[in-house]
Amino acid sequence: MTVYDELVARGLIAQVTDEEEIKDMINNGKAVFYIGFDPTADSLHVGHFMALCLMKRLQMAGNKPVALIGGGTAMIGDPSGRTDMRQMMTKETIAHNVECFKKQMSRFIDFSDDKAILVNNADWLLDLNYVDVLREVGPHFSVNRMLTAECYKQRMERGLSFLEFNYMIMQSYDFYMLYQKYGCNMQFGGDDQWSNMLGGTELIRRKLGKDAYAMTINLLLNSEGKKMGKTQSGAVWLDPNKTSPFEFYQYWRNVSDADVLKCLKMLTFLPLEEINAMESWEGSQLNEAKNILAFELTKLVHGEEEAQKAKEASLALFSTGSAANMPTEQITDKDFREGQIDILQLLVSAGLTASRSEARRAVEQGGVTVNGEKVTDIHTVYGVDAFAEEFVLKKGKKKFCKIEYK
RNA sequence: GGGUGGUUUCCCGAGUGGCCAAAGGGGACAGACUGUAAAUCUGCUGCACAUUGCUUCGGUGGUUCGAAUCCACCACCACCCA
Repeated sequence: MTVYDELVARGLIAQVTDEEEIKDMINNGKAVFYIGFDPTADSLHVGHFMALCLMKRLQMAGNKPVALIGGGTAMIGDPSGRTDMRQMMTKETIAHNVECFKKQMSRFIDFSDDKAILVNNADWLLDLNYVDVLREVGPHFSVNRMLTAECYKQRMERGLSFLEFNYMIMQSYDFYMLYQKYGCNMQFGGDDQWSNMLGGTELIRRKLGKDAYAMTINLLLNSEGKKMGKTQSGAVWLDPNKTSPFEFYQYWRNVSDADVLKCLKMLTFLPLEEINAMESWEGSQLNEAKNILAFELTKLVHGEEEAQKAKEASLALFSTGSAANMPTEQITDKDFREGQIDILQLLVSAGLTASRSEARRAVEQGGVTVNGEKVTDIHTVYGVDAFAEEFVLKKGKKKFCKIEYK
């Protein structure tokens, strides 16, 4: 199976500018392609991960990836798919995020021996002269056309600042630059980037009279049409300090039935035959597919050892009960008052609840367990000696941790 | 620059002087049922030394015994006119 066919079979491809041409190029390793990542946070998330996987797949097929970090475009803020205006980020924040991105990316993509290139568009965007740029690329953009672009539509009702309106031009300029500097002839990205990407191919055609191509991959949506990789407390991060391997594992272990196969296809490198064989699985059998999904992804992102630990911790919680790889929280003398700590403070100190009020509700509603025994009295207190032995605190069905006293 | 409308708790949104920690919905959380799924039902959803106290309704100041509600100024947003 060719790379292109595999991408199609995995449900990754959303839109392409010229299917035949793109197919030929990527199947035969002739593409120099770029994917842009705006450093809007200090860690990559699942959406970026998909793009990185795509890079890897194409790199394995002999194509050359250019990873573009948008240190310059992040100064503008992409309005695509947003209903509200982005908060402007300070230059310091952006610089910090760029560094974080670089570190994380090099774990996924091999940049050695010129097998891939890492660039930052701040290097060329920041020194541009306003009037020069206007004269150079301005004539090639029709405001009328831009306004009808899908990515601005939502914003036409709620307001779009001139700053953000320029984002498409900056991204187009990137493509134009990369084409000239590295012979980069393709741009890939999430489907929400389609109009921005077309801006680039158009600019290259008009300025250089050359063809460049664009291809988007489907956004990872769940069966309800919402973006996956988000939790109530924000994105699912790839940085283990922001989303622990255990939480990461649990996120995927908990996807709904309807989404498991799609996730396996789009996010893992498991052979398609293997995934297709799971199509016939039903009911609780799907839990096995979820285990596989969670393990594979955790392995890809955090390494095999961490994946194994996360898996064991999950087993411990939901089946066996061994506390070996359980998440651990430490409490110190500061948490104690007169040698004692009450159940509410314990929940807060362990980070299982945000406040004593929340902890109180959890206890009152019967959601708190210590070493398997339900705690019913909010006034329950523990002395220091209680922590000499194993102490497992659990709130609800899925949140738990081992408490250690230091 | 001028005019009009708006800014409420995680989100949407009610509230136009005391009965307001603030209706209703969504989401989140907890319980039941289950398969760590979905659907459904119940509870719950500012904080705390918890039948009470404290802090919230864009910001600051004022009127009043009492302000989310009235007044002044400021900030931001939307629409219309220029």
